[in-house]
Amino acid sequence: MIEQTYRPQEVEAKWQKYWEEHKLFQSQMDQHKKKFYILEMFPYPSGRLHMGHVRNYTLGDLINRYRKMRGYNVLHPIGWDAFGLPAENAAIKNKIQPEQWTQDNIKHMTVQLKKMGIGYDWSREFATCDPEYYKLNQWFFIKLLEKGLVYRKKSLVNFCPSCETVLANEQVEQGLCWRCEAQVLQKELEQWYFKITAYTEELLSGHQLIKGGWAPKVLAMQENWIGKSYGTEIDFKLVGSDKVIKVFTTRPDTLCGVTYMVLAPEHPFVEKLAAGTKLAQEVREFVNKVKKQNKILRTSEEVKKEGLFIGAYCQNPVTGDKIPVWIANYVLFEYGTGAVMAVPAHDTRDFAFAGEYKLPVKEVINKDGKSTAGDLKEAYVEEGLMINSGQFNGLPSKEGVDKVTAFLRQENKGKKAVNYRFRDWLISRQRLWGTPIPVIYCATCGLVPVPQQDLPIVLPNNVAFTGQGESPLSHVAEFVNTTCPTCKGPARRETDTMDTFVDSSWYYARYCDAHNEQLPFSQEQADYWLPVDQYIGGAEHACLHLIYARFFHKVMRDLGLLKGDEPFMNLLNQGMVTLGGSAMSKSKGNIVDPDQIIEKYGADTMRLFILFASPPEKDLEYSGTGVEGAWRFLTRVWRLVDQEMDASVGHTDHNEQATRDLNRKVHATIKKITNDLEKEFGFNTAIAALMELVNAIYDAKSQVAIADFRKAVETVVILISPFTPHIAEEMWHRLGYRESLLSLSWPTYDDSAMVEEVIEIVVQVNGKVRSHLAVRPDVAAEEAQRLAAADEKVKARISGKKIVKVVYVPNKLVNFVVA
RNA sequence: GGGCGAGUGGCGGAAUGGCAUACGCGGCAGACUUAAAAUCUGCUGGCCUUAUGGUCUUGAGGGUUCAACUCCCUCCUCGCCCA
Repeated sequence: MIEQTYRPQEVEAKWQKYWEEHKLFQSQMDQHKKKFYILEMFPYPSGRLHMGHVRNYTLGDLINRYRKMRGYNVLHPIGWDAFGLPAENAAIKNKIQPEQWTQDNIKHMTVQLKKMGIGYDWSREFATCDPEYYKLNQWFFIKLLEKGLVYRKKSLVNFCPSCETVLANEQVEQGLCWRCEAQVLQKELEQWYFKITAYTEELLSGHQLIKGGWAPKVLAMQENWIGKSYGTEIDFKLVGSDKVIKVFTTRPDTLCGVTYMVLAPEHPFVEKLAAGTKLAQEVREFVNKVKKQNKILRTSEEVKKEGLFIGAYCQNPVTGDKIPVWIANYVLFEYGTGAVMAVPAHDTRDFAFAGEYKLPVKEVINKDGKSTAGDLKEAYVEEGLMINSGQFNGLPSKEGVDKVTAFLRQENKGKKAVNYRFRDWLISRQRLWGTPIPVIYCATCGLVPVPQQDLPIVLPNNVAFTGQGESPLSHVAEFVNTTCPTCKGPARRETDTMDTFVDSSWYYARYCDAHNEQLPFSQEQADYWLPVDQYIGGAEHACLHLIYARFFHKVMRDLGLLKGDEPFMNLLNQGMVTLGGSAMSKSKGNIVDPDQIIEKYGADTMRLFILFASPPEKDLEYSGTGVEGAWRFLTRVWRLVDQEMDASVGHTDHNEQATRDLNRKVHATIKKITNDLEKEFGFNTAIAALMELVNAIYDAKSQVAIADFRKAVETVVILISPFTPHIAEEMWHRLGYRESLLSLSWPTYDDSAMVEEVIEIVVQVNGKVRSHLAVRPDVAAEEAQRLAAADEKVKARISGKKIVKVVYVPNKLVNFVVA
């Protein structure tokens, strides 16, 4: 008996080497072949792969190999999102340069990825910390500066005291830093911005182009984030001044109910209005206090509102009433115009604030349109009829919105307006390990962009890290001191670096032409490979990377670098890998190390487990017994091949029926798996179908001829190959074939081979299953009904009763409806 | 408060409006073995019952339909996003 134990370590090393030597995953542009670009979000080289990476890359490789077998020219690249703060922290902690730390990690993780057998085109690999790459970030920065899409502005910005740097709005979650979860503070600083808001409308309308391929959830997140709202902009003239306070509101119908005005403490008017008054000191102290508060808490309905009258008044543009101007913590400068017309009768937060400070409440909308004397217990926020609103009395509030706006328009005191929550992208960071911003400050010439031929501005080596203070680069004299490109006089370099999300905003396009020395990529390559056909990564990037990359794609289009409006046509958001119901994390101590699984069972088992345990979008609970199950299945398939090699086993009592049944199952399985891989991401069900086929082969083994058995086993080996490629290649080899499975075409199925000789029809009485009939396919309706009615079990249920109706679904069921 | 998604055996999960619980895990029983592991075979939603059969069951309650996990309405719970 020829038997050979399945030794995954040997098998996997052998085939990984084979794929690499034969360059099976290196892609070349070929205009005669249809391309398919599959991409997983590239990793940050943190040191080790975790199960989240494993899931991400396993999904990508499955699609990669499947598409290859479908005849596509597949691009499946990999690289490193290599700039970022952990490298600096490691530098401070371990006295190792960020560069060294990063390269060491990349080396280690490369080995891990290769051990997983992921088929990447390594010839296109790059790290974003390579000067060849970040030179192009600088190239883009200058291009954007020329186009007016980069600007410098002093304003209140988010500052993470723990990371010691400013953050973009997208990087503040619930008032905390997205990376370290420290409380984010507000600081007034001059910073660099990308004018992403120039593309706001296109970012919204672009959803029409991708909505079939992206989860509705992610699109909704982006829409929420952009926060477009239609409303009215209203001017409130300040009493004793020409100045007006501009307010954005979605409820102009409540305008006559305004009893006070609230400015955000950060509003530029505040200081001016209070200056010189006896309130000045008090106002300044209040503003400083609020600036330290957490933005989410400040605006939350549960938290106590704090405010202060600043001694000024403005005028209601409709009633002419004199309205006191306050400042309060619940108004944010970033939202709308940073000023709110307070209508306590019809807004929950205004109502709470008015109660707190004994401000008047004026009801201007209610259900029946009649004035009420009673005190309101809570704000009435619904629609209704307008009251106490002069000429607008009696109007439904919904109509009032337009009528009041039209009136303001006519009076030149307001207009229809659209407001967005979305703000420009703050891209400067006071950190070392990022792309230096290519700008020079000259006492004579002012701000001078670095000429393209002088790029890259390279990061200096051996920078001292203290972890304190401003940009580490500002302490490096050789870096800072330079000459002005224009006047050749002494000048200083910008010492801030770019947000690392700039790096990841266009890396997918760089892969098309990864080693182009002049340009980010050639148009020819980009036109062939882009857009990405399938992108895979976590949904947590919805309002970060995914929105930035969509912006950048449109910018690259407008720079004439590529065609097309969207970078990622289809997006698969894989779920988390959990243990004990929560995400794996060091702090929770619930980490599973992929290396250990590979060591014990091999990469194929790990991949199979990951793909089988849960559909890709859902969270996946790690299970040791689940891994055992995957292993058991693979050894079961392995033994089938072993038995095929051994002519002495079984195959004695050939049975035609069993042969036809097995053949039918083979074709049905090809069809099922092809549909699962093609139509949706039904990877777990595809594996279930494979398991059914393997079970069927075991059952039929002793009843079918060797040739039929072999045919079935070979089909299993081919079908399983995108899931567990190493063992598949080895089995294929053992079956006597000498070419790689990757050069094979995906099997086709024959519908005629699937035709059943006998089918089962369900017989129901009043919708409940009572019996089954075995009949020929496409049996006549009358005959099916006759047979069904003659069935003993059915007869007992329908005899003596009146048959109201008979429903017949061909080849499926008969339902007798009896009274 | 608004938006989106989810809720199915002991567990992970499967089901174009047509046999709910495929496939796997776990469990039980048996075979092989000196024994164990591995492997193989059978059973495995609840309740009543003799293996037959009956009956109930997809978060809860209504509705549409000959027929609802699936479509519609109300509600509950959980997750995420925006407030």
